[in-house]
Amino acid sequence: MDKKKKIMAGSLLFSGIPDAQLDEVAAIAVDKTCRRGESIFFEGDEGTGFYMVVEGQVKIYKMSFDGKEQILHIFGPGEPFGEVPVFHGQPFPANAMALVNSSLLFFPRRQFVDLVTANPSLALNMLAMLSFRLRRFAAQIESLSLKEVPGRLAAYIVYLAEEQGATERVTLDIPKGQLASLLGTIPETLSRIFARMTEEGLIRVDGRTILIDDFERLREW
Amino acid sequence: MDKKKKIMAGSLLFSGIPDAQLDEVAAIAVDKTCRRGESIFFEGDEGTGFYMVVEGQVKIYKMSFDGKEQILHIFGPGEPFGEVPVFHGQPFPANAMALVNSSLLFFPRRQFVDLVTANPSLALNMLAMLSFRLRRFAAQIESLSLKEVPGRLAAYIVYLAEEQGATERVTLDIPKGQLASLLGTIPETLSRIFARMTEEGLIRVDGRTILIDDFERLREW
DNA sequence: CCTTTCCATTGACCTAGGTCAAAAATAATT
DNA sequence: AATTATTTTTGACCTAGGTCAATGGAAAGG
Repeated sequence: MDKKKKIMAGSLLFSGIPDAQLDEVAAIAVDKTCRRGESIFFEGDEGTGFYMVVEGQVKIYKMSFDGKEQILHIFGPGEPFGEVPVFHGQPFPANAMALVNSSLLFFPRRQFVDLVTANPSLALNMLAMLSFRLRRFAAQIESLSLKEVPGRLAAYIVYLAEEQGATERVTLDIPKGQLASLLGTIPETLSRIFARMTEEGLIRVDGRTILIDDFERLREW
Repeated sequence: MDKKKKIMAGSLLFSGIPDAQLDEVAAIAVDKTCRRGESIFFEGDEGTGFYMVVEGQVKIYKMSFDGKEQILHIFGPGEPFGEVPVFHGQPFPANAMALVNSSLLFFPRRQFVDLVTANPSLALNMLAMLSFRLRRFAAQIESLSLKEVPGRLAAYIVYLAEEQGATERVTLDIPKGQLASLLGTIPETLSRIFARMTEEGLIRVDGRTILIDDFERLREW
């Protein structure tokens, strides 16, 4: 697959960009692959550019001094990540690691900023991208601070259901341990809550498949 | 004070913008004042534009169904807020309220987007602004999820100390109840932690003044 | 197929911090 | 100053959920 194809495939960042400029974007993009568990960058690293997931899955996460992890985002195909240092000129604020073998594109900072400067629709797309992130972060903070773990899990299942267009059955796209970290808890607690929700007739869990028995009650949580 | 002066005063968003364009920005800005406790917008409202604090203090916050509040940001002079819907075209993700009598500028969406489109440095400044926000949100999520309340308070005091350029004595810029909400806790807990930190010889608290007795230990938390 | 490793679940226990209630202190208003 | 309203502090209590430890399953590598 050539870079231009990778760039266009399902990426909101480059949607509506004139074809000529897509060529310029493709010209500065650098292919990169990484295997499951491989680190892409660390918090504090200098940000020389940002990435986009072409195929695979990448987590952005923070670690506490005593080793607990909090996942900030999980990005899939078409989603860019690591843009913050590009525009703010500071080191990466978090770590990035591939959850599965992944294929990425890397965009060098300097050259990308030049493209953004010359191309208003690219700038607006990037502004929309960052705005969307801010919205998601706000929801995550609300979730962590104002909801208890069952509420956060319920919200996540509802989110998955909407994303997968099904109110009957959803599939977890990440291991349960990672889900715990995304929800700001630990695997033991998550496991207990899955069990409790099952007892209460809300869901049934089989591996990574969740059968939703009472979507409404889940949504109202 | 004329609008152009208000726009320039200490605002990172408009720094380095050619004078001619500042006039254009000033031309679309609308003056607005609001008194202490007044709501500026609510979560779910359509975003017809964004604001900048000229004077005063504004909080951006979320409410839980049972009335608990989580503050996301507190913005002071020179800081813009409410930009997310401008670029993402969705309703406001949170509520905004003036903490004290405040003077604001309002920038209508459509017209501001036109300016951004025509002016690359304005676009880059806005990108830097949003990037900075993302960084702060990441820190807040880390704080909520990976630190306990004393650690969050310590981090906040250190942050204030840096902002105020003093390691001996800082002044809280908000009431303690609001600080509790910013740190994701409640006034009772915050009060107890202030008391404990005082017992342990870290700080002394007198109203909104905090004397720092052991800056290093506070920082290492 | 077997072994090793990783992941998920379950139980016993404990603590950070939230809830409820009341007093004390500070600020705002008449 | 006196009154009212708002913040802050303190005490008694309780629970969500984290820690530690052990076991059961599933997946990966030989």
